[in-house]
Amino acid sequence: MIPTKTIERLIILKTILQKLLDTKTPYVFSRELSKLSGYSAAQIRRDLMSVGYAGNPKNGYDVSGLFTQIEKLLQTKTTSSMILVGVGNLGRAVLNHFSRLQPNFTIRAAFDNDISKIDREISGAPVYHISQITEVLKHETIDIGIITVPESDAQSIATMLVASGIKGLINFSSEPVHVPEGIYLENINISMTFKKVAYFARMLRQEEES
Amino acid sequence: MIPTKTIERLIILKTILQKLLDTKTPYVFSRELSKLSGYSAAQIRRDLMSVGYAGNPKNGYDVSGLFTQIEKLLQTKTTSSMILVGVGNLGRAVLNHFSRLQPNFTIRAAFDNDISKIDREISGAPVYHISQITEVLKHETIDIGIITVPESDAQSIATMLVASGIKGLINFSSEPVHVPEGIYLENINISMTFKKVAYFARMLRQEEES
DNA sequence: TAGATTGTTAATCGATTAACAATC
DNA sequence: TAGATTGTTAATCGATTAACAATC
Repeated sequence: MIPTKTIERLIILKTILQKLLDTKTPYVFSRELSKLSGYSAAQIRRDLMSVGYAGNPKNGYDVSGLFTQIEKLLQTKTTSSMILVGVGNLGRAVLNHFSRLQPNFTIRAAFDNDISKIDREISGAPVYHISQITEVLKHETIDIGIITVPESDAQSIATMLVASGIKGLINFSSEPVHVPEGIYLENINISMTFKKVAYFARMLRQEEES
Repeated sequence: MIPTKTIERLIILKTILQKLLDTKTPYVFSRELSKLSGYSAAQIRRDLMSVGYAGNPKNGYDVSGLFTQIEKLLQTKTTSSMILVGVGNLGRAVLNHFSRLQPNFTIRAAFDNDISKIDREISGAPVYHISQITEVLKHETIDIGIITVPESDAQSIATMLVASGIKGLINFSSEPVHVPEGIYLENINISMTFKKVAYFARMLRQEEES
């Protein structure tokens, strides 16, 4: 199993290689990739070991070949189907983002507990009541669940989604969610992030002033 | 300097202690905090060493006292002033979120390069043209800069904000941004996160099927 | 007192970096 | 060939966990 951190970097490196492809750069050294990405050259070479694509000491890496191999590993061409729970501000921003910009991600359905929001379409996705989650998911195989509820019921929704067979979850709520082994969960706690940045910004200002 | 990971956990623990305060729970053991947070009890005790608030073997930790001490450490009562660059969907969602829910964060100004968006107020923040960033920041001390531009100019904006004296940055764009020492930067790359979750969800499904 | 938990140090684990023989 | 870079192993660094004497 390739570590999470390596996958993260490979995703970024792939976008960098895409730019190099656009400018018709045929070869690239790990040192150049380091400059472009901010990762160390040693780390890039180590990450590329997981990809199984060899460069050579003369030219470095073949941009096109490496790109293709990373794409194969990440399977970025495969479409992921998703559902979203919580059609508030953030939920709508996410829906909107994906309906426009992300060809390989499709949102199949959205859910909300506000009855006035259901039976509509938002950014191309039908909106159902939260009580219908299990019912709707019976008929479809969904890869990823997105939780954008405002508060407090994130865990119960996560539990439902896991029970329905979803293997990947992204939780944008401020309540950290826990899932059993065998489920990949990403907690994006924006409130926590802001508090963290506020803390370190203060520390750094104080450091500078002294 | 307290490590980032510890600060993250203290922020979460503080919200858990808040709930315990609400239910008038006077004392709590590290084992109970572990159950509530998902962190190990050993890790919680280690984190609390940084806080400098001692529990005791008989009752555990005094909820109210520990809460107050963490609040003091994190300075969560101090208001942070922020500016936001890029008034698109995500930018508006963030503005909206903070104007409603976060009393200790105020957005002082927003910036966009679309002229039709300027000279208005969005969620209580005046919107200026991007070219005015340096000018506006001359008159105000801003703690945190939020970058929600759609693409490609995130780095140049980050560089401007750093030059204006901002010490904390949150970059929501899909372009990773680099800053010098002495600046705290959080890259929240939502596109990357979705690709990562898609990858691991696929891996986990394949594992299960075999 | 006996039993459980704390605060803290030592051991372990995992990830990053340094080093270098093999290679072009 | 000489010089630079690769792929990979060893060394280092940092964070988490285990262990346990001190404590209530």
